[in-house]
Amino acid sequence: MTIGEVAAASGLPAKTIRYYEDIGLIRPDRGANGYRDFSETDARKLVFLARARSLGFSTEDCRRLLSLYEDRGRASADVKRLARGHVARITAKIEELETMRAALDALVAQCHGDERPACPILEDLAGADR
Amino acid sequence: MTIGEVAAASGLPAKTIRYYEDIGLIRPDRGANGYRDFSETDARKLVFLARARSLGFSTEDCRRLLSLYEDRGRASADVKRLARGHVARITAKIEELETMRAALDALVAQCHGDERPACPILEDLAGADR
DNA sequence: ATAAGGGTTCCAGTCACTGGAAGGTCAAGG
DNA sequence: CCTTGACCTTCCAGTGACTGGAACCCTTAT
Repeated sequence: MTIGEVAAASGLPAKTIRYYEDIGLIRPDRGANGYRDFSETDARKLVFLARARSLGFSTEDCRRLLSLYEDRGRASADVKRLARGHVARITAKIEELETMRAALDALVAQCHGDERPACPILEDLAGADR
Repeated sequence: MTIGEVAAASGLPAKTIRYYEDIGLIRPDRGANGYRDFSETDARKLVFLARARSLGFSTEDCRRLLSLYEDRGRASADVKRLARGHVARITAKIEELETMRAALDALVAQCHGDERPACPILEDLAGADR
């Protein structure tokens, strides 16, 4: 398969697939003309990567997940631990964003939003109270 | 004030303050020895920036917020619109992360997490069902 | 004289791509 | 045979918001 074909099959841009080769996530063969030649296995790995990335795993996590995927003797505990760590990071990020949103919502609610200059949002940013 | 003093006063690392000068958010004077010399106004701007960044505003948003802050004839509506847009981006991000977390939680719950290789997480990533 | 603890600049790296330039390859149509 | 267009190739640079480090200067105290 050419890069265009695996791109269509995996939903990943060709640029991204080349990048994944650069960082060693995949190692497609090369044809006589220098074109990359993707096997079915490569195509499956790319689908795997696309899904893992869409779940927010870092590329380093993807590397570990791929090697677990290919390791027939793996322990599912290792996969689970990795996924749990990722969930924890996502949860922390969500909490951080919710804290921001709560503060912003409160400020937005206080702001008249008219043509006058008085603005509780700017006053907060300037450190009026804290 | 020296950079170390405004860093302590604002809570921002000196490196970050130099970076903010690089991108034109602040323009401190220079002393005879070449050292930056921060005015009270600069110090106030840095506090403002630290707070705005902690609320997740981008540096470009910060630039706009600073110019509104300094514009005595501003309309609070402009500030509010900017803040609302930011809240919308945060909300979208939270939803994206919640979607990921829900999918991951479901997978983690299904995984035995023992020393056997069978793993619903990897099966999902490989595209078992979808 | 020197050492410590500021300050300065500039360069490189982070993460995961993305855009663009310059050029090679291939199949189809005139 | 030539061209056109759609592919493919490599390499370089940029994104955002810093952060680390090297190499060097300034000030004060010992």
